[in-house]
Amino acid sequence: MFSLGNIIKSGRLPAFILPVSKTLPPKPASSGRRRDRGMWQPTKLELERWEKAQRLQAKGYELYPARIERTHRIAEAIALFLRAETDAATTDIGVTVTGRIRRLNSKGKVSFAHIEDESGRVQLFLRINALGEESYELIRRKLIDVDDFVQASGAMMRTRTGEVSVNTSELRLISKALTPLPVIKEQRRADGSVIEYGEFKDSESRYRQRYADLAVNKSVREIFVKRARAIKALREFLDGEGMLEVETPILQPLYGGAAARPFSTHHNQLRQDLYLRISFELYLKRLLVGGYDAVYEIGRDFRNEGVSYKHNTEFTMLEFYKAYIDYKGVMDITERMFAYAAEQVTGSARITYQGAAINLAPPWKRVSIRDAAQELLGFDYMDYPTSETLYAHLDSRGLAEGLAPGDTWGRMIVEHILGKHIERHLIQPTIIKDYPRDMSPFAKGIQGTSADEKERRYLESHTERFEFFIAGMEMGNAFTELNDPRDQQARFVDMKRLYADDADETTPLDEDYLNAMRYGMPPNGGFGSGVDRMVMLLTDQTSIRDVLLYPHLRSQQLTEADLRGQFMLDAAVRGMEYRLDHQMEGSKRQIALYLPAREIGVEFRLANALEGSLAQLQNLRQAFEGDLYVMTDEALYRVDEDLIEIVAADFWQTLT
RNA sequence: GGGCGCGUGGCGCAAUGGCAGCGCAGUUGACUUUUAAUCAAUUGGUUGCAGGUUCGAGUCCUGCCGCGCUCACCA
Repeated sequence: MFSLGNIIKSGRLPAFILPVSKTLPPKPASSGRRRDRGMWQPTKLELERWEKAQRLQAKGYELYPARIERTHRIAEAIALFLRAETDAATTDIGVTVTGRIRRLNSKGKVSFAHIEDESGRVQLFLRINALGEESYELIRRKLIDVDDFVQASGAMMRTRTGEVSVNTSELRLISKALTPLPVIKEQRRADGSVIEYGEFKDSESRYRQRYADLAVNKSVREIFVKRARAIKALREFLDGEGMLEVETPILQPLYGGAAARPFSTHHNQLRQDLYLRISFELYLKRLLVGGYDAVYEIGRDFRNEGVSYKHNTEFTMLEFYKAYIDYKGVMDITERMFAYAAEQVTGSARITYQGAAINLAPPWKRVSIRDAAQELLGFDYMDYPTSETLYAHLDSRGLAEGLAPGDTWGRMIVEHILGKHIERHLIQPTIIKDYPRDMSPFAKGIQGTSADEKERRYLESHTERFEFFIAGMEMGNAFTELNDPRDQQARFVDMKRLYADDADETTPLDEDYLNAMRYGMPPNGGFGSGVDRMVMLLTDQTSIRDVLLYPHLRSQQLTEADLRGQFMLDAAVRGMEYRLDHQMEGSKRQIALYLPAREIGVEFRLANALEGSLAQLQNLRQAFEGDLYVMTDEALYRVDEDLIEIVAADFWQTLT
C-alpha cells in the first residue's frame, strides 16, 4: 500500500538522483544481495558507471542506439578468415561484428579487447592511429567498460602472437552496462583448455539473477541450448511416430490423473474455483475417444509439494497416448525415444552421468517389481499378502525403517520396497513393471489367469503399469490404459475408500471423463515422463534447478531500509520535508524518520521483529514532541499505550 | 515441516571474543602486438535482519529471513 514503485518504473530519473531529500541522498547499497528487492540503490561501482554514461552522453554519444550494423557473427568472421588463410589469394576480409566486451586491457596507445556474441569470442586490436584519438580515448580512459556492448568494424588479422583479431578501424558503443557483471578471467592454455580465474557460483545469486549467470558462465548457457535440443528431439521423434501434438487446459475445474496436491485459483468473472493441472492424462485420453489414434503434449504441470534436487513446483511433462498398443508397445517406444534424444543432444546413446557410463540404447532391462524385490531383497512379497504380514516381515528383516504400519499393501511395495530399497540401484535404464492395483487407478489389470492360488492372487492384484529408472532416478511412468468405464468407476471408489484420510492420494471422481469413456475408448497405452529429469541426465546435472532457467525460489524479505525508502518516496511525492535523525539513548537503534513540520516520527520494523519492542518504541516516542508511528511490511501503527493500527490512507490524509 | 551447514566490499575468500583483511574487479597515472598483460599509487564494509550476553561480538546466545545438503512429502 505504500509502494510507489510505479514512480520509479515510469520515471525518467534513476532512483538515486530522484530528488527525494536534500539532506538525505540515498546511500549506496552495502550488499548486492539486497539489490533485487525493494528500491534500487546503486553500489559504488554502479555510480561510477553511471557517471561515465553521463560523460559520454554529454560528449554526444548515443548510449543505446536503435539501429546496429553487423555483417557477420563472430564465429563466421573467424571461419572466413581461417579459410582465406589456407586457400585464398587474399586474406583481406572486412567485417563488422557486435558483442559484449569480456576483456579489455590497454597498453597505452594500443589496446586489446575480447568481445563475445552467442557464437563465440574474438579479439579486437585497437590502435590509436587506426581509430583516431577521440574514439581511442574512450577505450584508454575506460569510458567504454568491460560488459558494454560494442560494434566493431575492420579487417581480420593475426596479432604478433598469432591470435585471430579484428584490426578495428571503427568502434561504436551500442549498449552501456551500468551494472558490472562478476569478473571471470580466462587463461587459454597451449593445449586449448581454458582455466577460469574468479567465478560466479553462489547458487542463490545465480538463480535469482539468472541473466548474470548466463552472461558470465558459458557452461550454463550451453545447458539450455542442450535442453532446447532435447525437447526438439522429443517432438521430432513423436511426430515421426505419427502422433499429433495437442494442447489441453492448464486451468481445470477438476484436477486428476496423478496423486498430488494441486494449486487452486479462482476465476472472478465466472465465480468458479479452478485448479492448475497436475497431469494431462484425463484430457488427452478423452481425445482418443474423439478419434485420434495417438496424441501427445509437452507442457507444464504444477504440484503443490516440497522441492528437492529432482522436484520443482512447476515442471515440464511429456505425456502420450497411443491407441491399439499395450504397455509393452509403450516400452518399445520409450527405449527408442530416449536413445534418440540422447543421440541428438550428446551425439550418442551412450552417455556419462556423474562419472557413470550409461547406455540408453534398446533393449533395456525389464523386470517386474515382484522379481526385482525377490532379486534384491531375497523374498517374494506375495508370501505376505496383507499389509500387516508384509510389515511384520519387513520389520523382522530390519527393512521397515520409515514405514508406517498403517500404510496400504500397495504403498508399502511401491513407495517403500521400490522407492527406498531398489530405486537407487537402478543406474542403467531399467523398466520396472507390473504394479500393485491400489497404486494404479488408471491401469488395466494384468491379463491372464492361473490355476495356482498364489499366482491367481498375484494377477488379480497387479496392473500393467511400468516405471523406468535411469541413474537411480525415476524418469517416467506408463501403463496399458484402463478403458472399461465400469472398472474405472470402481477404481475411483476404491481410491476414495483406501485413501479416505489422505487428501494427497485421492483423485476426485471425474464424471465427464467417465462419460467420455462410456462412448467407447480404444484400447491404448499411455506414457508420462518428467522432461526436466531427462535433461538433467543428458546434461550431467545433479539438480533440477540447474536445468530450469528460473527455478522456484522463496521471495526475498524486505528490509527496514526498504520500508524507509518506500516511505520517503511517499513523503516526497506529497512534497513533505523530513529528516532522518532522532536518537534514542541506551540502544543501538537510534534512527527514526522525522517529519518536522508535523512533529511526527516514523520508525520502521519488520512485522516479525515487532513483538516485544513496545517498550522500546514507547521510549523512542518520549524523544518526540509529537506522535510516533511504526511502519511494518504489513501495517502502520500509532505508538500509544499499545500499538494502534492505522489505515495508511488516513495517515497521509491527516498530514495533507 | 525436521536435522545439519552456510550468509563478511561488485565476485571469490580470510580473520584463538580484542584495530575487519586478501585476491580479482574498480579509480588515478605510465606503457603502440597484449592475452589471468605489467608497474606505481589508491577508493570501497552498520560482517543477512533484529534482540541479548560482554569492558569489548564477524566470532557466543535467542528469534527471524534466505540459500545449500539431507530426511519427510512426492507417480
